[in-house]
Amino acid sequence: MTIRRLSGSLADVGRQAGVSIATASRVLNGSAHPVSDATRERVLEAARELGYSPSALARALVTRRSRIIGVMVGDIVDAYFAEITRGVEDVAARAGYMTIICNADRRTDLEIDQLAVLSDYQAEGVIFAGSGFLDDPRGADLAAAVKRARERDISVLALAVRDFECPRIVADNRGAAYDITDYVLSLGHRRVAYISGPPGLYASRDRLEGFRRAASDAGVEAGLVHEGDFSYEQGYAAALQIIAEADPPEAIIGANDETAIGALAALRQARVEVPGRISVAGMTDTRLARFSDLTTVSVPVYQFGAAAARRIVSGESSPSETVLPHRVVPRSTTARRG
Amino acid sequence: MTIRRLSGSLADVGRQAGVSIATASRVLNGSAHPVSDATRERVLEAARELGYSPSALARALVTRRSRIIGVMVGDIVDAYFAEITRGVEDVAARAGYMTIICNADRRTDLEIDQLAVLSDYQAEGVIFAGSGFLDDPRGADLAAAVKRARERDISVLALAVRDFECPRIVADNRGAAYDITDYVLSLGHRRVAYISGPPGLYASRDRLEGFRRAASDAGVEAGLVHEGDFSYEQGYAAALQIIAEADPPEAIIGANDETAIGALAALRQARVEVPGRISVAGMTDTRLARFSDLTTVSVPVYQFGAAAARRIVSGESSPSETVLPHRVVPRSTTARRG
DNA sequence: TTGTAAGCGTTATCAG
DNA sequence: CTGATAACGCTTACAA
Repeated sequence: MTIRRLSGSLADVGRQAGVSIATASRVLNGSAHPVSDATRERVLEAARELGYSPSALARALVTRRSRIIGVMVGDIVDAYFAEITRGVEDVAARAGYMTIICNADRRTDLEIDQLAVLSDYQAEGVIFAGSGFLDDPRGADLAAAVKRARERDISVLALAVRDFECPRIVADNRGAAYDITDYVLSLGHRRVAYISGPPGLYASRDRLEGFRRAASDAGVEAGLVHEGDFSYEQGYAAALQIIAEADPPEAIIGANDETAIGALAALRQARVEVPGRISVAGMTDTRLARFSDLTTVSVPVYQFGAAAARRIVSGESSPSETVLPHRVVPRSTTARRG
Repeated sequence: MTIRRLSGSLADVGRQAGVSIATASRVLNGSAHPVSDATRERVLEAARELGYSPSALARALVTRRSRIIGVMVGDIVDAYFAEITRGVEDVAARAGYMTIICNADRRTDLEIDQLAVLSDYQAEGVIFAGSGFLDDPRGADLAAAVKRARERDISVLALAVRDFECPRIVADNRGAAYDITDYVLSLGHRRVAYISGPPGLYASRDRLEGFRRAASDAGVEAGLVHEGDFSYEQGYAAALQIIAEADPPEAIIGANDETAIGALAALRQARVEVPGRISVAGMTDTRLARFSDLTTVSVPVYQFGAAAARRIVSGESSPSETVLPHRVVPRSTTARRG
């Protein structure tokens, strides 16, 4: 005798109710196929007695709908990605879907591997949360993998600029950077430094462009750029360097909140008053920013995830690009030039 | 004609290589069954040509090993849970497993639902990351659900105190709270306030006990307790209340880092010098704590996740309780009593 | 060393 | 309205 699943199978339910496996199936999944009320009741009763619960695996195999959504993030510990994931999971769970999380540490080769695994599980959708790289050596491979995945009917979505074909739900990075820079300049600051994101990332490039354009539109120096990598540590280090300069700037803008908070910490450590002496601003408005009361530009990160998940569970074919709005959020780390 | 998976099936590979589906299967999964080098080569070649990749679903169905790990967290945006999840995913991915994340917001009913879904997918393991509640009205239901899951051969692990039967990998909450309190007292402070975790949670109770015991062992007032809920906001609010008192304490300890950082923010906002006037300490040492340079007690959260995942992928039957060590991490938010 | 065939637990087609 | 039965794609005795 073979080992039986404790929860039983449709066969068990059918036997117990004295009906065929087909009939049992029909009442237990909301099939449109007609079933008499009497039989229905018996099947339901049998299922209850046996504590029956259908095998999602078997069902997925035959229906080709796995109810699995994959979300590819850089690092789930990063609040930016965590908030996206939360958005995904909230709508996924409500629809009975499972959310698989894959940390790729911004490495394209890992993304390729993880995408393969997700494909093997016939994930219904895969969400790429992070930005892509300019001139990515593995870019073509990833694009090919994505293409195959889509041909297999997996719906792929990107929440940032990516070098492969798929619908996107994105923020206007350039615009967001422009707006926060513009806001800082509107406070009367003329010399503002910028701590960039990781070189090569589209998101970094776009935000930097936004900063530069805002600066030059305002007729101020746009070259005070320090290279960062979205990390707290680089923000900290860059800020230290910045205040050591002969003629330090009046404001610092970080390419993301984490970097800006690193800068903030460095300034406080060095007893440089914020915003008294130097104003600081970040981007994306993650929880960290709220905690630090950091001026930033809010992009609806949670909504990115939720919207992407909604498209997947609803099976809608999406418009190729949706841009979600951002808005400047003034807080206590910036002040009018004293 | 029925729609074919683009990646093909074993049948396709077999046909292409001119061998049976069984042989193809044998070479394509590292089966011990002998296969001649010639055939093996042909199968491999065929698989390559067809871009074949096995269906994880079908495989899971027959082998009863889904290679799925579920992790039940309160909220993935909480750094504590995110770091655990990262630990899980790192070892899971290396072993070809997928990590499913379930946000339960500390609601037992949601945990029950999510566990059911995970069971339907025949998850190989489920990790409960968060603490349980004293006198949980749904506690018995969850315990029953866990029992059924385990009977179905799902290995359940808890990373905190839980009211159901299963192996645990935990920290010594009482000891950790005791040690950080003891450390703060060793700095010469005599009046120290405590901002607790959510009432009813085992973790809250244990940490509070640790605080109280350390206080009374040192012969100082152990009653300066303010109710919190592990949130930044409550830490902030409590700190405001604390400094408004007639005779404010010399130190504040938060039941977790987030609360402590909330308190920190309130103090800074109110221009109370930290640690000059009041020392502040937290617990668990999440990234937030490092960012804020907060004195805290480090518990190896990432390791919790990693260790749990390792047990699941290795299939080892675990010792019923493993306690991972903690250690006090002095940083800049505490100082010797001036 | 290779192949045949019986599942794994569903759904869905097609007859009754 | 109900029931066989053929998939879904794979693994694994059991034979050859």
